[in-house]
Amino acid sequence: MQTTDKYPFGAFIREKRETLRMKDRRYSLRQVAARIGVEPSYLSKVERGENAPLSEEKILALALELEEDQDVLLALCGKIGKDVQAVIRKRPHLFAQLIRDLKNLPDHAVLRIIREVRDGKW
Amino acid sequence: MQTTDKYPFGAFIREKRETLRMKDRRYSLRQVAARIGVEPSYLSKVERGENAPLSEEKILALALELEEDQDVLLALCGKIGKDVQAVIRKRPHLFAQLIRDLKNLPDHAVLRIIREVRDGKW
DNA sequence: TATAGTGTGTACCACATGGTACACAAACGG
DNA sequence: CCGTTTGTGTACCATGTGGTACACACTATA
Repeated sequence: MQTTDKYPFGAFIREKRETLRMKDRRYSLRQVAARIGVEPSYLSKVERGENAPLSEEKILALALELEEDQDVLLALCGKIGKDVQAVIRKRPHLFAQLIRDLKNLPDHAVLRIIREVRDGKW
Repeated sequence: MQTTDKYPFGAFIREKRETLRMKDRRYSLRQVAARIGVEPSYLSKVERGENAPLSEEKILALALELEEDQDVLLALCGKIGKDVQAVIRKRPHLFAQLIRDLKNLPDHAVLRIIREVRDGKW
């Protein structure tokens, strides 16, 4: 499962990269590939959606390059950050239950929980 | 990453299986293997922690067999249920933030959130 | 008009995942 | 005592993951 087929990961990052490139020619495929540490031909396959999976490490680096949200890019690749996974695996039943219960809750309600947790209300 | 090395998955299920077997001889390794749909030799390797990964499907079946919590057994194998993953991937930033914020919250506080969500307080 | 940089095609690779198939010796049950 | 059942050892396999290496043709640029 490489892409969440709602929006192909490859097309998404290609578009973003080319947008950035209009202002700054350092955003060529080759140069970005070099900065995130893969071969240009491989990033090319990634951007064309040719079932070329990127490791979490490279995806995070790419998110920094393209100024995109790391969790969103990971999700577009069908992945979830290892740090988040670790949190869940430490208390699997608790978190699995919570997440299933939050499945259909609207964004604003989840955001309210986040705010209250941060405010130390718990 | 096959086991969360805090408690080896293999040893855990072997112990549970042998406990069940004292009351009911249908819990031999071979018969359990047959019921969850793997070869006995493979389940043997699993139980001895020989880096023999089980698919999510088999882990869930095994949890039913052994009357163990599915999320816990998955976690012991370093995995997270696909249903839970799907929930996160649909709103990656939102849920990643929430989970990171809940990382150090004690169980009872998380349970309180779960209860309030279920009560429709949100 | 050289030359540097660009995206892509092709070939190849190592390791992980998730198993099957079968033989074998020991133990167990009737 | 004999057949069945048991756990395990060994060999093998397909597919997925996450890439590298290099040649090629086009394009921009100086």
